[in-house]
Amino acid sequence: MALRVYNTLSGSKEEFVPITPGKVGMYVCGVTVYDNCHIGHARANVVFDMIFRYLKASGYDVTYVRNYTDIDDKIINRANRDGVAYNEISERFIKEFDIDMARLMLQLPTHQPKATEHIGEIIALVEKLIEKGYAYQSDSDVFFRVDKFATYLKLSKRNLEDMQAGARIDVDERKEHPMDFALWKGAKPGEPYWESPWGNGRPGWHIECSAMSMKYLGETFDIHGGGKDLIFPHHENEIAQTEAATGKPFVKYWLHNGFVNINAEKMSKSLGNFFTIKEVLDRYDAEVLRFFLLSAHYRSPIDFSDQNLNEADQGIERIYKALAGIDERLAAGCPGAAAGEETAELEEKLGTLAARFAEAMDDDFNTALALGHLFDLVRSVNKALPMAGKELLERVKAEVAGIAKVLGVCDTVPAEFLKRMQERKSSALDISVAEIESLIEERAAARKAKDFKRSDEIRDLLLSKNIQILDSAQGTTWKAK
RNA sequence: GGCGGCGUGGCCAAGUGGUAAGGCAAAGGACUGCAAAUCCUUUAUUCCCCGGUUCAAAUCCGGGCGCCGCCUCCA
Repeated sequence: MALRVYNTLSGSKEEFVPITPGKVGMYVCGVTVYDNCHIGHARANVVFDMIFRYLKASGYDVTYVRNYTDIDDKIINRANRDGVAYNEISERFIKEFDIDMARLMLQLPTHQPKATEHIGEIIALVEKLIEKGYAYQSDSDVFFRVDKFATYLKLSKRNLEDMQAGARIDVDERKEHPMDFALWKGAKPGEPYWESPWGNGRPGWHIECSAMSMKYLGETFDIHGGGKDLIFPHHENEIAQTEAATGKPFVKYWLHNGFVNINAEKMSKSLGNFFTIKEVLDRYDAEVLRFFLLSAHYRSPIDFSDQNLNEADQGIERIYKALAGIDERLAAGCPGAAAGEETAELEEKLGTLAARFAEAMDDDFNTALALGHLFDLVRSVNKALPMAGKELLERVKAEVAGIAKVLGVCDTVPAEFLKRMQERKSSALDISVAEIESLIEERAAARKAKDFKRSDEIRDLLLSKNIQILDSAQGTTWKAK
């Protein structure tokens, strides 16, 4: 039972063998901080958070680095538009990013470096590339010489000729080859800049990741991740720069997550069909969103829609209801505990859960299958609950907690989660709690008087307002649907 | 045009050679004054289509159709 991961570089699943036994170095491309993040960013970050958690749970000592790209054309454009300094924009959206990630229950990476705090390392790397003949200055820009790097495009598996045939970009006369890319960009008047041997300027987009990943993880490290859209050009260029400079392999395993789609089309800024994390969290619980994102394999596209989010909501509530049932029974002292067919089934499911979970996760982080196993357990729990004893229920809780910690879902106290969902749904009702409760009292009186016509009228009236009546031996409660 | 991916029940989604997980939804039953929740049962002889390989294919090979992504910044 060993972890296998899909490596974009080889195009196949490979056994995960870290460079240094017991340790993992992982770098994930963060965001360019020029605006609020959308659900696509949420997916990438949740996915790699899950991977980070699972590697740790598997016993690895993980160094996880996720950068902030805090200097870039988009940041400058936004700053000009808003009439503020570039760093006002970057600092603001770093804060917003941190808030969003915290709401999505992400664990903090080991390091979160910023490009602007590594200008020295970037300049040194560019100088080394010039020295080795892999880069050249042209005006106040520095470009990477792609045809000098023999294995260029090995990650995206293309060739230079085809790329140029399909190229839609204007040819820059200052480049030796149309595909050469910028390592350093000279500053135009009014732009932010740092001093360099090539004049005042700023780093190109790709070089920062090479400089920062090497600084924190060494010249060769285990895992580099990001969205599929970064394969070309970003990751391809990172490989070229870094391997040209060091002469060593850059990264052992390249992992890429699939897109979030809207109506089967990629969510993106340019298409304008995106939802920000903040917008979505106004309408859905963060844990529901996380659950939704983990309900498909991380490499598959996932379709964002109200229906799919509502299904995720129903699904996670099913799990929490079972867990809440366990807590209630434990609090009541497990009356009438007895072994039977049902508890035997639960024992059996429980005994294999950890192994089935590990097997799913070891197969390229198959969270969809892992969640399936959790639902499987839930069914057995519900069945056995009326007769289950304390020891068995405590074990269920412990096993589920272990899984919840890795996935970052179902990790809340069940009663609190369900209450939170109720509050969220209740706040959307167009009827006050006082009105609901008075109607319920009236219904109780009608029921007592066997006036079922009236009691049913009240129930249907409430139902029409999305309120479900729940009768039990302890009395009547209600919930928002 | 080049490269890559996908097509599994009403919907979502696992499953890469051994005879279709799981969730949502729906229907019937138990429970209930009636409901809801929960439990039980049912819902793909079949995995886009057509060929082929094999004792055996959703899974491999060939062809076709459809959808998507990358090739420009993008998670």
